[in-house]
Amino acid sequence: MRIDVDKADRVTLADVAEAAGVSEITVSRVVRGMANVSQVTVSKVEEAIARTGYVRNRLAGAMAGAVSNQIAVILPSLSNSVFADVLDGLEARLQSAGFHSVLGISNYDSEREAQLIESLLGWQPAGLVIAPTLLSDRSLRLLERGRLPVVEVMDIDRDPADMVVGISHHQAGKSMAYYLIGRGYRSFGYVGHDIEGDHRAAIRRDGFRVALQENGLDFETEATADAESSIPLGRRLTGQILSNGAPRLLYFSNDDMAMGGLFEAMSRGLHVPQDLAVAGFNGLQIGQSAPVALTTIESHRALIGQRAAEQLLGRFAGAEVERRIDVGFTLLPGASA
Amino acid sequence: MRIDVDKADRVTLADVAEAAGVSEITVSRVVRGMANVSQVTVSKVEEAIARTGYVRNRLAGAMAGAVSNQIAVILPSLSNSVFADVLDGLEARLQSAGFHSVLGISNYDSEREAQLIESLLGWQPAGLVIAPTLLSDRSLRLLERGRLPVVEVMDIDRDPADMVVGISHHQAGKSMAYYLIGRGYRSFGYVGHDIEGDHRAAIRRDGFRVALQENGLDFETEATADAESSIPLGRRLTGQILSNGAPRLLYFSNDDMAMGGLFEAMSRGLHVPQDLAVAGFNGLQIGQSAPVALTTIESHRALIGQRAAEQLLGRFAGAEVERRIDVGFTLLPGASA
DNA sequence: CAGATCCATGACAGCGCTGTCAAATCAGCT
DNA sequence: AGCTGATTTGACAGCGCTGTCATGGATCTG
Repeated sequence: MRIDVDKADRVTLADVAEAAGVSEITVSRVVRGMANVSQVTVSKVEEAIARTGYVRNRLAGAMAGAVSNQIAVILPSLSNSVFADVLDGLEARLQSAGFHSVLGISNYDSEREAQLIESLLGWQPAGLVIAPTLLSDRSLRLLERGRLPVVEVMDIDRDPADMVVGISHHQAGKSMAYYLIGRGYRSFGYVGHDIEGDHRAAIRRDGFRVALQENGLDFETEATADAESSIPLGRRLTGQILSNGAPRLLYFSNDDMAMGGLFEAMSRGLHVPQDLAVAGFNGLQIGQSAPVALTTIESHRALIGQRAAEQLLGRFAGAEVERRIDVGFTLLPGASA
Repeated sequence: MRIDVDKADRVTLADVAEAAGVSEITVSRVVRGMANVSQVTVSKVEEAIARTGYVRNRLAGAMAGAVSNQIAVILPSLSNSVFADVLDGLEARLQSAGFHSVLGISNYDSEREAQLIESLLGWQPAGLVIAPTLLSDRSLRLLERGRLPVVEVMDIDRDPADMVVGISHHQAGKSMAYYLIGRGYRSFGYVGHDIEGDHRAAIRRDGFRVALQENGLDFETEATADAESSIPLGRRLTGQILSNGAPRLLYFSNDDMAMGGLFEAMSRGLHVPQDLAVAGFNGLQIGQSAPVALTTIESHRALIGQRAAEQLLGRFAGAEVERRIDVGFTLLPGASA
């Protein structure tokens, strides 16, 4: 039954070839836009393609030896807009070069991540982009065996298996602390989300603390919760801290959390930054458009995606590319701290 | 050269079969978890797989007749968190059933959309999910010829080619208007983003207006811009309107725009909703956590993705599924209107 | 214990395409 | 005309896997 349907309906190269009165391989060349076909033949074939309604079968193409135009992409989450931004930048660049991404979401689970790598590798993609959660040994082995270009994205604080594009979250944490100390702040608290899953947030916090300690300071309070970052969580934890004599400034694990802090302060009639100063990380649009613009660090997420794509494209073109790309971050001095 | 590398490195079913002392097809059965293999053989094969480091080649598998586990997904944009949410819900459900999505971003461009459909169809996916921009005739023809389950998502105001999951944006617009009229508002303005690209926003506005007209009312002012929706754009347009005697309530094309309105009002020291009332659409977290919670409509985006996935899975299982699924929306009465 | 039934395993062909190499055609020149 | 080199076209094999059908052995039945 199934076979019948397929046979009857699926238009193959052979069908087009017959319709155009040429050989299969010639049709294949036309379809792939190769140069060594005469104009006359090209138009004959194109006409036949239109007439038969042929749709190229990349499965067979990729199998027969031509490389795939699929790129495997593994991200920890999509509900966090940060990764959506990376994906956006990546897609834009890949798509214009004729590639597609095949997506996997690891949910910050390193076991799941390994499964995804294996499963996606099974499609013989041309490359892999991953925002690693933890990269188990099994994952690393898969990547090495894969013999395909791999770009790790987000943080460059570790050594990559192949290539890496991102920023140093340690430096980002430190920079923010230096800036705030320079502004005269001496009393700090930290508000964070699930540090287990989001190791990059942990690195920022540690960097921030290192800078504080260089100046004989430390966090006076810390409020964290074992949950994904969100505005409500930011509000809740801030409320918690405010109930028992808050520090002068709160450093948040990211902008979502910081917006929660900002909102909580507003709701309580506190003035930001006079009564409570607030700093975040990511440079989300929302923070920059708030009535009190958020002091934060722009992490250039779309650019990271774009650069990751370019690394891959460079490799495909046979170019020698850098192993480590630091896209840098930008401190955005807002009115909140 | 390339061939050599491949030959040397790529582990195939045949290699595993030899290592395990069984036939290829038996290994294939083990890999696919089929029941009709003895326990003894299974362990022998599994051991051989581990030893050789075999990674399944789905390309060849899909080609040989087994169905693909790839689902093509086409969305207009990812920078708009709405579609990221849909994708998130979709992925979650698909992934747990062993499917992957292959992504395409149309940028609200109907020509690009058609190209993407063709290109993605070339991978012989098991199904297609699309948040249509406009679906040109060419696109529709491709979908029909595809003979694969297709789910259109987001709005159910049109007739689907195959299946559709979403809500009625016309009803959403109307419902909000009824609610606000019921609350006593009689003076309305509209603030919107690019209506050309985002036809769903246009449908909501029209629905809203229909309800107004039923009550002998209409928008007193409209401010729109030919740009993607964003918080800054919402602020800017709101500012524009406020400069020349604003209406009592502003209906925004979505929550991003509405947040911009909220922020602009706050910045100007206006009280919401006393001085200016604000209503949006989507039910984004940000709006619900704001100091003045946004009156809006929750559009259950993740649920739409999830249901779309379930439609596909149902079809694959051979079940008879509904052609049209209305996931419904929820009016969230906030403090902003 | 013969015959029927079931289970585990294997042989074989072929999915639709492209890389490789060879053949045919054409143009340009002496 | 006869030759060379470039251009255009084609034949063929094979990518790695799975559907189909066949086989051999174990188990069951009366």
